[in-house]
Amino acid sequence: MSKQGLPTVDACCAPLTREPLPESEATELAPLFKAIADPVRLRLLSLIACHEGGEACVCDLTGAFDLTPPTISHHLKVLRQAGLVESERRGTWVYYWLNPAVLARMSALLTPASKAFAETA
Amino acid sequence: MSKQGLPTVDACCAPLTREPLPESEATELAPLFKAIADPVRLRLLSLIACHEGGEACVCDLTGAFDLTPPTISHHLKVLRQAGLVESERRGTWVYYWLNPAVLARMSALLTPASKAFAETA
DNA sequence: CTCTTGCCTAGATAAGTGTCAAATTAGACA
DNA sequence: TGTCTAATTTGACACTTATCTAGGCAAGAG
Repeated sequence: MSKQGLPTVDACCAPLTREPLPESEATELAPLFKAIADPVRLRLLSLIACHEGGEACVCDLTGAFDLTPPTISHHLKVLRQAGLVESERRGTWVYYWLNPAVLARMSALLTPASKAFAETA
Repeated sequence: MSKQGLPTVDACCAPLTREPLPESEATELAPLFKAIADPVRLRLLSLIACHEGGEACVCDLTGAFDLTPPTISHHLKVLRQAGLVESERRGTWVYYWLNPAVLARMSALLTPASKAFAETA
């Protein structure tokens, strides 16, 4: 269940500010940011990452929100389909963990050019 | 026109993977990612950043898309309201430039913890 | 087998989003 | 003043999304 067409992470990591982003790459990257463009999903990612062993089962996550289990399940599915997390069933529980390479790619894309960054920081 | 309640960039930069993201911070950060969660807006950001002098007028941008000027204007407004870009009118033209501090904050948030990152990279 | 628990899927609904055409504002210039 | 160009605002539309309730499947306990 943890495998369902993860996006390829081949085109890699030239910051936005270095050269104009090609349309194809923008089309590929936008869904990644859309996946984390929600407070619940941002917190889910963080909760999973910070949980013991770098993974968490759904029952570890639902308690942190005022939302029904199906809604949490929905958000986890969005994260999984974007390739940001992977999951596996172990007995009764389903565990989720981060795919750090995808996060790294997103982070690198947003790295401001050193020149522009120096102007304000 | 370039000033309309830019979000405060006070809470800063602890990566998602370091400690559980507080709800308040998630609520503040999600709109930033939502603003760039669109292929057109990603390319707009990149085009602005890479343009001569780090700024571009709207007429420099519209040609890169198969979209009408009002649509480009709409996307620029979304970026401006999120605080990712600022703008100023100079005579006939309106110029846009990046706010690199906001981009830096977003990038830092997504920086994978070194341990988790080493496992895959 | 039956019951319970953990998680997911399906369907419905209200709210949000991307796009365009039409109308509007702002500045430059004759 | 009048007209042209640049950019935005408004209003409408189709499409997407976040959430819930109801129901279903899988695994373990009895």
